[in-house]
Amino acid sequence: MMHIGTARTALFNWLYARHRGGKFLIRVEDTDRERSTPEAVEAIFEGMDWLGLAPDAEPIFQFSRAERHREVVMELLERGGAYRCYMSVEELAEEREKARAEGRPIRSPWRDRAPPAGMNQPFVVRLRAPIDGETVVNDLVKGEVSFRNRELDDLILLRADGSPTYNLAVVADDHDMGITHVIRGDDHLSNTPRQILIYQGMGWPLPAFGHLPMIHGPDGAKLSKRHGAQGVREFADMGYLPEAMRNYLARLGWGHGDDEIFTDGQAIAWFDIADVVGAPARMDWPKLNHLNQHYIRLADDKRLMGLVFEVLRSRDVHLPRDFADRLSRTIPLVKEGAKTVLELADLVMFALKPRPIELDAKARALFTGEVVGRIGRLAAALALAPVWKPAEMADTLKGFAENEGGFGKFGPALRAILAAGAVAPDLASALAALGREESLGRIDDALSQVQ
RNA sequence: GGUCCCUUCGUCUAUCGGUUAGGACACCAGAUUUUCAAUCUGGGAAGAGGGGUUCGACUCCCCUAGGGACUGCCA
Repeated sequence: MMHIGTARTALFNWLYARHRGGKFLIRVEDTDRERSTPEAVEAIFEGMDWLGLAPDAEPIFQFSRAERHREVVMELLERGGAYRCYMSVEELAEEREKARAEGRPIRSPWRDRAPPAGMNQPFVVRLRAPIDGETVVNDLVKGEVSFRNRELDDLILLRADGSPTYNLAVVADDHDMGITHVIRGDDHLSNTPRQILIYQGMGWPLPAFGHLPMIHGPDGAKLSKRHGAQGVREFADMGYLPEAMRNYLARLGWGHGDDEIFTDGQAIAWFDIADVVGAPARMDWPKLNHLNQHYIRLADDKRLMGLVFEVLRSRDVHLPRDFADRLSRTIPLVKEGAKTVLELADLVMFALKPRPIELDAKARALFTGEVVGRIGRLAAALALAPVWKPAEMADTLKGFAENEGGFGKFGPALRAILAAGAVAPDLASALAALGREESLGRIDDALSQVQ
């Protein structure tokens, strides 16, 4: 799964790279073999692809560079910037407990001790972090953040099994890949000084760092399943458009004056890390809906047809043979009111109902003798209508309503007929969407049931 | 416990020492009306608390409170 916070981080990186004319690179940090399954990796690519964030080079898999990472550790060892620590797991646990009680970081006794006599003892390699002074992170978002080195522990670079850890791998990869800007989640801010120490130990130049705040649920707590969604895939399934998602996510933690709705081009032109807000943001579904509605209106009808078709298929809706025609006539007439593609699918249902339509008891109750007469006269009037388009239908209905004493005299009944148990748009649009034959046919169906 | 980050309407944000603190979403009211929407008009709504600095603080500094991250041989 690709978390929504990850998606925004990716978006900001993408926007910034485009803004600066730089490159947007993807690296899969898969050093944890347990967690990074092929499915998990695929989900990330899928999410990026759906969001429309294409990298400028082939993705790099961190695990494949393990040999290089070990090489870096060896060099650091030679330079004296790291040391072998022979603490057992039990000893470590004990030290951790003690350190926490004393409110200090973990210390290894092997930092200043010669290796043990027996050469076969397992060990990890730890960074030899300085004790004095402080390490300053000049963060693009948070500003200058300084840490006293004595508060930093000697983090593990190489595990006992010889595999590199995340913090080491990240630094080595960022350096080798020529990364100039590290823009990542807030949760890495306290790792940064330790990573800087690795850069310094290797004599490597520092990239610029920028730490983005997290995205919380509407209640301010960490975003989780109970908030509706946390993965990009789920947003797609809920009927959100990727361009709406980009616009929404861009506004979460970043702003450009009063601009709310903007194109990718504008976002790229305006985006600057310096303008990113330092505080965490909450997920706001109504606002996402609003943006999505806007982008659905803008969306190409053919594309919406495809999306709606997928939804209908997943719902096992029975589709008439000419469903494509029906969809293409209906979608443009109802898409104004849809906040998601799922809603759009709901709004289109009335046009797919099979004939003969059936009126339920509530609908039948609308057909008093008078109403039956009016619907009959309306059918005759409609049969003469030359053009079945919303504006013309509206005129016809309006003229009819004037003669018959208002819409209230036949509107509800006509609605029941055209909607056939689903939700339908305004009557003129419904008639236009259904077309002459279907509309008149449904009226016949109805009249034969109430007479 | 320790270190670090964060705090403007309900929400996302604008403001970069001097504004009637602006916009958007949401909400409320009205208009429209053939259901539900959509649309249009109008409205209410904010600087966490306390100290400083300053002629003047939302804005700079300190403290407190609240929220969060890290504190893994996870990433």
